[in-house]
Amino acid sequence: MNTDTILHNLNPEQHAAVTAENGHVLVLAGAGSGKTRVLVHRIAWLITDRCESPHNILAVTFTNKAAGEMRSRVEELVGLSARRMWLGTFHSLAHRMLRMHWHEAGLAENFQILDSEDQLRLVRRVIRELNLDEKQWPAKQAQWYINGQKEEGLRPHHIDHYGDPSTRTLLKIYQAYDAICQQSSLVDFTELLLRCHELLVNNPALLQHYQQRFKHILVDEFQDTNSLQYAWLRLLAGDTAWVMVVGDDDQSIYGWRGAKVENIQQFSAHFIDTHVIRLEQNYRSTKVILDAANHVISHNQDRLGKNLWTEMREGDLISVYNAYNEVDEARFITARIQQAMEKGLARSEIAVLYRSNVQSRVLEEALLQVGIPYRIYGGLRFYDRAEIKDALAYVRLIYNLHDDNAFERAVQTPPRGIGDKTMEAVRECARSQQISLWRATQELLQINHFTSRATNALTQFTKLITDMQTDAVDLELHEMLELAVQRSGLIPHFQQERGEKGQARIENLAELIDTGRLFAYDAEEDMPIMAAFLAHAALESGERQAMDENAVQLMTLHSAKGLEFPLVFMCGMEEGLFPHYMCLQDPRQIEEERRLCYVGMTRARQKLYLTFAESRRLHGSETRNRPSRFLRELPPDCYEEVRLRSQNIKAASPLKRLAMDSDAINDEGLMLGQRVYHQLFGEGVILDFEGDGAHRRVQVRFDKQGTKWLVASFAKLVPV
DNA sequence: AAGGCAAATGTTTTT
DNA sequence: CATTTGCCTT
Repeated sequence: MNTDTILHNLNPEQHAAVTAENGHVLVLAGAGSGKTRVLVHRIAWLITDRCESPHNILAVTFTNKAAGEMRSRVEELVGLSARRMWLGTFHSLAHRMLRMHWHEAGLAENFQILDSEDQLRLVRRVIRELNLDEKQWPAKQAQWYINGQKEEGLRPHHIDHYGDPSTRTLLKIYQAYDAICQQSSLVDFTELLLRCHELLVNNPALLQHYQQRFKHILVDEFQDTNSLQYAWLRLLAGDTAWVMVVGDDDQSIYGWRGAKVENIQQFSAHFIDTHVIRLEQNYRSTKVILDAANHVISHNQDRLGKNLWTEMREGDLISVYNAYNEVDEARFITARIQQAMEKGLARSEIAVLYRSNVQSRVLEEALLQVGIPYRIYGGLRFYDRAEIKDALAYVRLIYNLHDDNAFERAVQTPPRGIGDKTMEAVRECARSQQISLWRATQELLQINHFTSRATNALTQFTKLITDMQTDAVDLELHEMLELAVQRSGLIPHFQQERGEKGQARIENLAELIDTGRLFAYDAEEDMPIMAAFLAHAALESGERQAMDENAVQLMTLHSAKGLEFPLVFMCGMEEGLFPHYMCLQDPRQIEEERRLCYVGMTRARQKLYLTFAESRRLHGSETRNRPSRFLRELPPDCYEEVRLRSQNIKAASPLKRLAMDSDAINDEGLMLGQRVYHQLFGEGVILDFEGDGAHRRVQVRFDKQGTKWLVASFAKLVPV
């Protein structure tokens, strides 16, 4: 494909960003301004116009999904030649380097990745081994501390506790944790980056090699990078690479997990000769939605400042619905979804966004009741499910008998008579001799250390594993997974579980085998397929189901980032829920909540609903919240308050009911979805109302004449 | 060692 | 309300 095609259809700013030469580029890209487009076209332009080899390009995204999308879009433009480009998340790229240079990085060749659950488990173990009170030193907090230090590039020996007893203890935990990781070659997520950073710092030759190789570095979602990722980037860029970063400070919503928006501000200072390019034209939302979002975000002090504009039409006003309670809220949303679907909107074009996952339940129930298919994003991902991790523990143990984490997990599930006391003895033996749990078990069995019951159980377990190991030789990946699932006894174990849960788990195990069958193994990545698969399971906890499924999309505001929908509902717009009560004290956190609100609003292309409930059942007790401050921050001419004028009158309170009864009279008994007759246009269905009193208008889809807006007082509609 | 019951405890999420 | 954790019993 030629350059013209690549530059075709770009606006002047996008064009400037795509074709910028001699220096770095900081693209401040507002919501819906085409930032992914800029990145994709930039890469395509580098390859076709500048004749850069994909081999010399490094592109970083935040999720594997984004990486996948970007790769396929680039390939669409330039063809398969982009295969050799390094494109992935910070973590997957660091992982790749560590696999290639494991020796220089001080790791074992078969080093294992700890996901956050594994990490937490290990931290907990460390705390116990240090004889600390788990109540006083919660493992979660210690884990948070360790990751925080690593993100600042700090190893235990870099840290001075200045006699502070709390820091001293946390440091001790960090130290012990690191020692175990080093000894067993375990690498947690943050460690992937830190280790890789250290690898490059300590190996100038290697660093030089990569600096020479990556002449172009591109980073998406730059506002979400943390200090360590930024340091890694600067290191790799050296003095010669051209770096392009794309981000939006107004969409920084991950400050709470270490992301530093400051990286955007600092960028121009660190990378001299930076072109700053602002993408401010929004191609997504109507003017009303964009104006409202702009106005809300303008309440933030701490901004780089930009103003999004659009050439789109004004569009519908934002509708604000005051619900009586969360059930009423859900029913309103459901009714409006039905209405939109009648207008011909596909279910997948509709999203319901909320602040926290607990809110999804009521919505689900309401949707279920009227039979609208829906899909919930988030929650537990595939490879994070307990049954999957259980099965994988067997695979890992077969693959490497000295994988202690796998040993601990496999020995526990299904229960086989090996309990805490036995395991404690094994752990103690392993610790004192610095050997793996597997070897410790062998030794203790040999010296007849256990009671006959424990001896029996352990012998059986070791035999099970070695037998599986023997049978696993020369098996395909999926056959190996099948072996693990079949022989581990997990299926009968889950069958005992009451309810449908057990069945679901067994189905997931079957799916795991399929996953192995479909696993796309790129032999180029020069690691054994099993290592690649296990890394895949740890690093990509499983793409959630296919997007094209025709269902209403339910998700948190956080997971909505980067997506867009013609119709968006944001529910639970209440003080304490959104902004969340944990954030109310801190103005900085309030600003992050406001950015989250901005992100949510800018997801909507055509129509946005904001709803709040006067009273809400949360954690089992009734709460009454004030409407969210973000509602008050809406410009008055951008929204209207709406009421539900349809079937659910029975559910509302007596007060509400009165209000609705009077509405019904004004409407002359007309309701949404009702069939009516018009003298000229014939029969049709009511789709919508707009305005009040004499200006009240009704939208009707006539069977023969199409959809029309009519002034209610003139139309003389007769219910059929 | 394992299952059952009471108590505690509730953001946002990727890797 | 619902899930997870920890203690206690068998």
